Amino acid sequence: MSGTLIISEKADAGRRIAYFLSDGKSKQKRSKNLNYIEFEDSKDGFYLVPLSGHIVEIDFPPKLKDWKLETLNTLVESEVIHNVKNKTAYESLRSLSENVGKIIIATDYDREGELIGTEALDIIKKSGKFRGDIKRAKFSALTGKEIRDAFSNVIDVDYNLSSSAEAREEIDLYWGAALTRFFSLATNRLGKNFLSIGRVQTPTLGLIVKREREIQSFVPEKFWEVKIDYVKDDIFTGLLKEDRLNDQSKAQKILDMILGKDGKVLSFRKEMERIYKPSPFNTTEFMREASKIGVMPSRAMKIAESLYVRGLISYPRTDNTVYQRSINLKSIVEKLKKSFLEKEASMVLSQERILPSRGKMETTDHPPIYPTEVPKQGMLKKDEEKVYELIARRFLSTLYKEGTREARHADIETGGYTFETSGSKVVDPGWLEIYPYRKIRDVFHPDLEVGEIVKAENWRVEEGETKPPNRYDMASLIKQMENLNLGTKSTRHDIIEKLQNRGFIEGNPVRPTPLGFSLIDGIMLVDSKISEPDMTAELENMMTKIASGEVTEKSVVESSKQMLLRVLDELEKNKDLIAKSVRGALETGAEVGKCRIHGTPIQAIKIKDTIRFKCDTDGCVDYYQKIRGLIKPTEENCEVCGNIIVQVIRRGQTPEKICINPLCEYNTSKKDVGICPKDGGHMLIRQSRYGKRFLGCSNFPKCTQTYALPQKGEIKVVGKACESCKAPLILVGFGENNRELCPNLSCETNANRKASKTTEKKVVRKSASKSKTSKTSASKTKSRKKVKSVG
DNA sequence: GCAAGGTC
Repeated sequence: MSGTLIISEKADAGRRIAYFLSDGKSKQKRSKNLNYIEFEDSKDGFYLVPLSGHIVEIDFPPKLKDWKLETLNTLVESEVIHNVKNKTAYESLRSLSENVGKIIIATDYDREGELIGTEALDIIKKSGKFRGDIKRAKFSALTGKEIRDAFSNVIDVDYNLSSSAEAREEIDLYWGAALTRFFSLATNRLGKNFLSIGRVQTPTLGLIVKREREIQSFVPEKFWEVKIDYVKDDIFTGLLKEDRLNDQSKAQKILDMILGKDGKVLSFRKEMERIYKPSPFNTTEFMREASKIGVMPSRAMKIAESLYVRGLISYPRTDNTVYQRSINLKSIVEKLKKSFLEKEASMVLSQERILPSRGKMETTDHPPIYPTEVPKQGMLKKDEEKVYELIARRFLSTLYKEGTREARHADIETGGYTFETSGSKVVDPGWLEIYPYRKIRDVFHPDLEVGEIVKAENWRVEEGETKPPNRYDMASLIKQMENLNLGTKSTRHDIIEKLQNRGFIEGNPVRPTPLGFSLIDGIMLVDSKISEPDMTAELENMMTKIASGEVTEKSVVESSKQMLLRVLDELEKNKDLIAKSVRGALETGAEVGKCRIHGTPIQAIKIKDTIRFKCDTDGCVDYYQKIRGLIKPTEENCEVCGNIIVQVIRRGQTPEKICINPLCEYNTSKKDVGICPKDGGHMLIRQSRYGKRFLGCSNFPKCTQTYALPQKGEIKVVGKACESCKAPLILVGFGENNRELCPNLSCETNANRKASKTTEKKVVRKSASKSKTSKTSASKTKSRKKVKSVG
């Protein structure tokens, strides 16, 4: 049998492939159940079936449709089934594959594309009527040259690559479905109120919750700045060249010294700076810029998709920020010349050479987003117009010239102190003229000469305050998700929309709702990676290994299921507690201190093994911590986050001080004593079920490395591993009186310990003076605070 | 009524 069947990922790509391979002589065939394109070359007939992404969807067998706690383990242990969701593609593949001797997979050249291709092959193989060659075409752009090259140099299908995508698919479903069902059932939130958990959505919610907690527990610090207005032609302002002052009286003293005195120029420099033009749009950058002009990511993507299917812009889902050489940029500018951007397009064309900017990311799947056609008058709605204009202006500005500005800086001495001044002026706006979404303000600064005396006025001290971190807005949240590799260019906006629709987050900038807060708190009550971005990072690692053939898909999915079963077991044990925590059960507790913002009492409410710390003012502090022990107030505030410090008293153990904020570094830095020698995780101080403290690996249940700890004395971090067995060393004792030891009881250093007690003491003294690890975390937090001047 | 990933 001759004849070839080509399979494309989407209609648009299919049309272009058929067009180029047939020199424009292809025919679209469509009937009730079939959809394909037919064409011929000199010797063969071709059929092309365009897909629409995945043809099948995985699901659980129908008998597991009901949500029940008792069947969760069965759910995890069962095999998934595949449901066809694109019936037309299914029928077209089965019927056309009967008549051909060769199949060429021409889906997008990436992991999901490979899986989509093998889904099609599975369908064909199951029909049992195809016995021929199967090949893969690899192209990086939908241009004539790329496509023809790809089809004359076909390669083999990469089954390892598609297996890696399949593992992702299954792991996401097992974890997502099992945990979603568990949390919904445990809290009795069913029907449309269900609580969803997922590898991407939950860590994203976690980011938002964490940020909100940082804001809640932020303690502003005052600082003072000394400023002078200098006058030459106009006013320009000098700032005291010294670290910002934390001491008002010192600022006042400096002010006394300079008051009424003019300035003398110590140095002056003037330089031209380039204003770099922006890089071509990828999906993330496009959504960020759109949200700055008031079109939120989901809406921006919907509009972009609609512009794309109408042929006005290129494919909107792309990571690429470099125009391929094959794109005829100039011809597009010429099209734009006949649009409302006539002036801007002419500016671009008037250049001797058009040199496009390049972004950091260069991928082969799709081009960056750019306009491909000019819309007819009245064709677009208002928002669509706005988005199209953004894309078109961005495109033109990447082809125009860079801007330049002149920057001036001076050091000016007044009353024995040096003040810094600076200003800048745009000399040539360049691309800024085409791209009005970016504005650069001029700041006046005159020309000066060294030794020149400048008149001064308005000597003053301005008070400022450190600011908490900003909430995420749509733009920065999408960017952060991209940084952490959470989701893909095509899914990030959907995930955010899900979190909104399910009532976990609200507003822009985004805040967690009480439900969002308590869901994350509930999840954190049990050790699992599900609320952390690490889960994705680990999955990515495993996928890479599957793709390279190092491990099998089956083994990865199997071990992930085993881990999930252990997590479910742990969840089951804590079911009531989680239910209460998530539902925000109201119980009365004991006051442990006063809120430093509202002055209202903060209560410690005991719910089984968990303590809820809640401020009486609603919407303020509300933390959950798993603590087995008694809570005593201390009247101290946390040196890191300013919240209340309480004492935990456990039977047989030295009391421990903790910050009521579970995420505070005050707690986490003390708990983390070093690196696990087994798998590189963190060895954390934990409490066993029987009330004993011990060291356990943060990767539990995957890693079961533990060490026993002495129950008496404070435990401090040494920051070094044992030379003999690599376990992290710890410092145990009371105050200054402590000793360094290896927690590994079977380590050879412990065998000698009793014998050489005297030498050991000497070692201890030295390391004790070095052990300031817990302090550094506090100062780190401070330096992270943003400084913003007032006025 | 579950996830995340394709695409429309």
